Formats: sequence, C-alpha cells, structure tokens
Amino acid sequence: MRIPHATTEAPATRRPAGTSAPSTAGPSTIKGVPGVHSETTSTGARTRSQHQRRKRIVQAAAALASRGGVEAMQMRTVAERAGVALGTLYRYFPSKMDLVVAVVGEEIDLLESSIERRPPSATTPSGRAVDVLMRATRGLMREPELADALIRSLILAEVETPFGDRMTDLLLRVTADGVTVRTATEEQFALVGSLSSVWVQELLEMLRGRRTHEQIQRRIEIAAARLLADFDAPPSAPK
Amino acid sequence: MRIPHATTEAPATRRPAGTSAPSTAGPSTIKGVPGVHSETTSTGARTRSQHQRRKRIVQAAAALASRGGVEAMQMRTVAERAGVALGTLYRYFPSKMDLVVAVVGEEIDLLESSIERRPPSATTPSGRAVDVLMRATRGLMREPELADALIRSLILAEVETPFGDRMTDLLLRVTADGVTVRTATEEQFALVGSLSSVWVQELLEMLRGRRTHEQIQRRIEIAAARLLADFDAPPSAPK
DNA sequence: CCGCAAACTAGAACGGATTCTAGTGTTTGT
DNA sequence: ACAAACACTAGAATCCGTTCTAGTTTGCGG
Repeated sequence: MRIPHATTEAPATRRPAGTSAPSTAGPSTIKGVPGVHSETTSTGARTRSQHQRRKRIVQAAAALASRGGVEAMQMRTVAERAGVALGTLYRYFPSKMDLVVAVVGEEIDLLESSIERRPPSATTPSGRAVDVLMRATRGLMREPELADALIRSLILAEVETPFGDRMTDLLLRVTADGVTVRTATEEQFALVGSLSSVWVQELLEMLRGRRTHEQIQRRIEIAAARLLADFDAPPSAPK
Repeated sequence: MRIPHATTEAPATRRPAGTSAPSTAGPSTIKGVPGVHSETTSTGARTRSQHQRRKRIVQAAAALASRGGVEAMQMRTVAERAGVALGTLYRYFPSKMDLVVAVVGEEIDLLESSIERRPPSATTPSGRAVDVLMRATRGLMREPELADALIRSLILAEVETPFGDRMTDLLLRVTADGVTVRTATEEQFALVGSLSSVWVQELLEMLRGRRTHEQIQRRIEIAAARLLADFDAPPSAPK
C-alpha cells in the first residue's frame, strides 16, 4: 500500500470528509468532470469530492498563472500544488488549454457580477460600452500575466469562445436597453461584436506593450462612437 | 525602427539560453551579416547561397503547413525537407514563430502585389476597404490549414508581427487617397486599425466554422460603413 | 597555399505537455 | 459482503520545440 505523500497542503482523497450536501451551488455544466458516461443516478458524495478537487486544481492553476503566466503554470506543478496526480489532472482537464479556459471562466464571472453590482452610469449607449470595456481592461490588467495567458488561450480555442460571445452579450445588454443576444437585429449584433473585436485586439496590443491605458481608451472611444452611432441616436427615432 | 522589408533575413547569433524571451527582440534580430539584402554580387556566392537556403526553408515550411497546419510543420521536418540541418534552421529562424512570420510575410506580399496589379475599383473608400479585405479573405481561405496556422500563430505572437500593421497600412492606402501610416491622423489610424481588428476576428470565426463567406462580407460591410463614414463623406469637406 | 572564423552537419540532450502502465483505494449494484 | 467498475496515484514513456556538442566545409585575407 502506498503512503500518502503528505508533501502538499492537501493530501486529499483518503477521506472526502465532507459535510452535508449544500445543494452544489454554481454552474452545473461542468466541463471536464470524469464519470460522464455514467448515468445521472450516480453519486452524491463522489461528486462533491470531485467538485472540491476541481476547485483546488483551478485555484492552483490561477495562482501559478497570476505570476509567471502560462509558462509558470506547468501541468506537473499544477497537479502537485493541487495535490493530485498528473493523470488525475488530465482526467479533469484533457489539455492545458481546457484548464486555462476554466480559469478564464472564473474571471469573466467576476467581471459580470461587478457590472451587476455597479452598472455603467454613462448616459449614452456608447459611453456605457466604453465604461464596461475599460473596466474589463483594468480588471484584466491587474494581473497582466494572467490576462495575457487567458486572452491568448481564448483566441486560440478551437471551438466555443466564451470570451468574445459573453463580452458581446454583456455589451449588448448595457448599450441597447432590453436587447439580448436573442432579440438583437443582425446589424446590432454585428456592430457590438465588432466593438468587442476591436477591444480584444487592443488588449492584445497592450499586452504586447504597444498601447498605454490611455491609448486604448481613446481608440475604443473612437470606434464605439462610430460603431454605436445608431444606438446613441437611432435613425428611426426623431431627435 | 528597422527595416521596411523583412523579407530578407539572415542568420543571426543565438539568443541567450534560459527562458524564452518575454518581450525582447522581435522576430528579426538582424546582426552584422554580409550584405544580404543587396542584389549586388559583391561578396558573391555565400550570400546567394544563403538566400536560396532561406527560400528553401520558407517554401518547405509553407508546403508542410498548407496541409496539416502548424502541427505538421515540425522543425525537424522542415529542416529535412529543406535539406538543412536542424541547427541551421534555427540559425535562420530562432524560433518556430519566426518561421511562421516569414511564411505570413510571403502571403502578404502576394496580396500586396495582387492589389497593385488590380486595385480595388469601388468608388467609396469603405467599398474599397471591403474589397481588399474580402480579397485577402479569399486568398487566405484558399489554404485553410495554412491560414488557420498563420493567423493563430500571429495573434499569439509575443512580439510584434507585421500582420495587423501591414494590413492596416494597406487599408489606409486604398481608403484615404495619398494617406500613409506617416501622414494619417490619429483618428484615421484608429478607425482603419479597428476595421482591421474586426476582419482578423471574423477570419478567426470563419476558421472555427462559425461564419460563412457571406456572413463575413456582410459584417465587414456593416463595420466598414460605420467606421469609415468620415472617409466616405468627410465632414470637413463637402462632396 | 595557409589558417582562421563563420556556417554547416549529424546527432545527442533537455524541458514540458501529453500519454501510457500497473497497481491501489473507493463506490455501487446485487 | 463481494465483485465489477471506476477514480486515483506514482512514475515511466513519448512527442516536439529548442539547445548543445563536436566535428566538417567554405570562403576570405594574407
């Protein structure tokens, strides 16, 4: 029998030692959780312990990435810090990128709730859009290494990109009152999406050290003023 | 600033060991190398042979990338196909990314000369911009694997890449008559740059299979109409 | 022709992501 | 309670980018 390597802070797994189920808050669509092929009937306790394991992994990953960027976030190290075996880490996140995406998800959640807590106060739609984007920029740039890792990885993602889409949705909500992804016209969607594209690229330029905060703000303002002109003063509505 | 024509690089000295440079020298750290960019046969055979070697390398890389993408473009394989040793390959291109950048450079050269040969015929600046961007899109999508590899790699690049900049310059030239990177106002530059950003992101979406050719065209048109409105009908100069 | 320095070659070595192996708990169905 | 199924672990193995080593070739100045 193997002795539990107590080297890390979380030996884990021996005993889930959990409390009563708190009804598992949070997003139920967990991506890399093992045991997917099993029917839904299974497991109350297992799920919880797995939940915690996953959480520890993501936390360890974020901590490593926040200083040193992706390079510092090595799979072996993440596994070690999280107190799981490398194979287990790969069971939860089939690739490094999946792990990065998970970390990003948390960041976006943060921004979203921040905006709910304190909505943009500008009077014009484009003003509110700029507000949101600059707030997102500041939030991301608080941990440049992390931001760098996250942005790049998301752009690379083969499939779904929760980033651009969620940001577009966010912008849509703060610019056009009551409009959501489902009710927006093709044109509205394209325009807000374009603004989001511009922001992403500007962010990248900033991470490359080719933009200052002020330059980004200026350029976003210029782009927003043009792209969202119809939102600010709808042509169908007289002034 | 350095050279306007990065198409002629030459072997440079090795970069320092240790971690990969975070944001140091760009892809073309040119060091004192016998007149490579000169057609003059002064120093003779060596230069020419190096030129050819470089060409063979880039061709081999492009050929490999055009099917199979970046993954298929393995440094060992490139070296083998080009008939050079791995060490030599690394002397010419200090990293895989530098090689990718070189391949992209050729693609952009192609587009540039195509545009010189047959300039966009639309009457409005935004129309010409859309023309150029769609032509670039078609050109790139002719080799989707290659395009995918190139675009992603370039966006990921730590350092500056000639991609966005050259495209922006190109757009500037076809939209505002006689305006170049050096003479454009900050606003013009920001607007054209934004359009370029939108295009890049749309291209990415297409590569992800989330856009058709027509959708891209539509969205680019929408964005261009707004972003380049002042170019189409300058507020200061009545038509 | 000589010798030097840079460029080239073949191949080993190294590092990090990803995969594979074998074995040890742990959960679940009956 | 027992066995099949599954989650986990430690560690070896593999793949590919990059670096390093040692020896060979090439071109140029003298």
